[in-house]
Amino acid sequence: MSKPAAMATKRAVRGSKSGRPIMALLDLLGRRWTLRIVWELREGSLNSRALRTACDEASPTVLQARLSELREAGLIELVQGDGYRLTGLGQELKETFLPLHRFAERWSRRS
Amino acid sequence: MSKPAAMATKRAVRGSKSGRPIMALLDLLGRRWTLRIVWELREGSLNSRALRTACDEASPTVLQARLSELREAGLIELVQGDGYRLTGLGQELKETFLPLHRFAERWSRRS
DNA sequence: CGTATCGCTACGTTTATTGTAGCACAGGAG
DNA sequence: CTCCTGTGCTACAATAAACGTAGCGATACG
Repeated sequence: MSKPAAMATKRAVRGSKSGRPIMALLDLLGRRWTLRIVWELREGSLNSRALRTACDEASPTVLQARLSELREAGLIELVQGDGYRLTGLGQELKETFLPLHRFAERWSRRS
Repeated sequence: MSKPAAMATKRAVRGSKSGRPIMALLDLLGRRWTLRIVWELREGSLNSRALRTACDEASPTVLQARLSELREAGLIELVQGDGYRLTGLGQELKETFLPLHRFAERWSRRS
C-alpha cells in the first residue's frame, strides 16, 4: 500500500511549465503507451488483462502507471465488471484522433 | 558521417509489430518531445536552437534524435538557412492536431 | 585571422520502462 | 467453509531512454 494509486492528485505534468493546457496534454500523450491505450479503448471497454494483450504485452508496471495518469486526467475510468473505458472527455479526445487513422495510411505510403 | 544513414528508409518503429501504420505512427508520436516538436513547428520554421528554446530547453541529445526520426518519417525537413519546417505530410499531421488545442482547453477545465 | 552561429555529437548521470513474479480481493462452484 | 479462477495492481532488479554539460566541424562575416 505504498502507493494509494491516486497520490499525485493532478500533479503538474512533465514539461508543462508554461501552464498552457495544450503543453500539459501533449506531454501526457507523449509518454509511452498513452496514445496506444486511448486508441485501443476507442471501440469499447477493455479490462486490464485485455488491454495488456492489445498493447503487445506491455509491462503491467508502466501500463498501470499510464492508466492511473489517464484516470487522474479524467480521460478514462474503471467500471466494475466492465474494465476500463473512455470517459466523455476521453471520447472527445478519441474523436480528435480518428482522422489520424486515415493519415497513417497516407503516411505509410510515403516515398 | 557518424550517422550511417543506412538505417534510414523507414525502419520499423518500436511496438509496430502488427505492421499497421497507425501503430507505427502512434509509437512514433508517443516518444518524448515528438508531439511537442510538431506542435512548435505549426506556425513556421524554427532552427535547432530556437526549437530547443521553444521546447523548454530540452536536451539537444534527444531533440536531435527526434528530429532525425521525424525527418526519416518524412514529417519535417531541414532547409538551409531556414531551419526545420513541416513537410507537406507534416502539415497534414498538424491539421489533425489543431482540434487538440481546443480540446486541451476543455480538458483543463475538468473537475 | 577572430568571432559567431549553425547543426550535431560525446558521455556520465538521472529517470523511465521492461520483464518476471506475485499480492489482495472478489466471486463461483464443490 | 475451502479451493479455484480472474481481476486490478504492485515489488524489484535489469535495461533502455532521456537529461545536462560540454564541445566538435562547418560556414559565414568582419
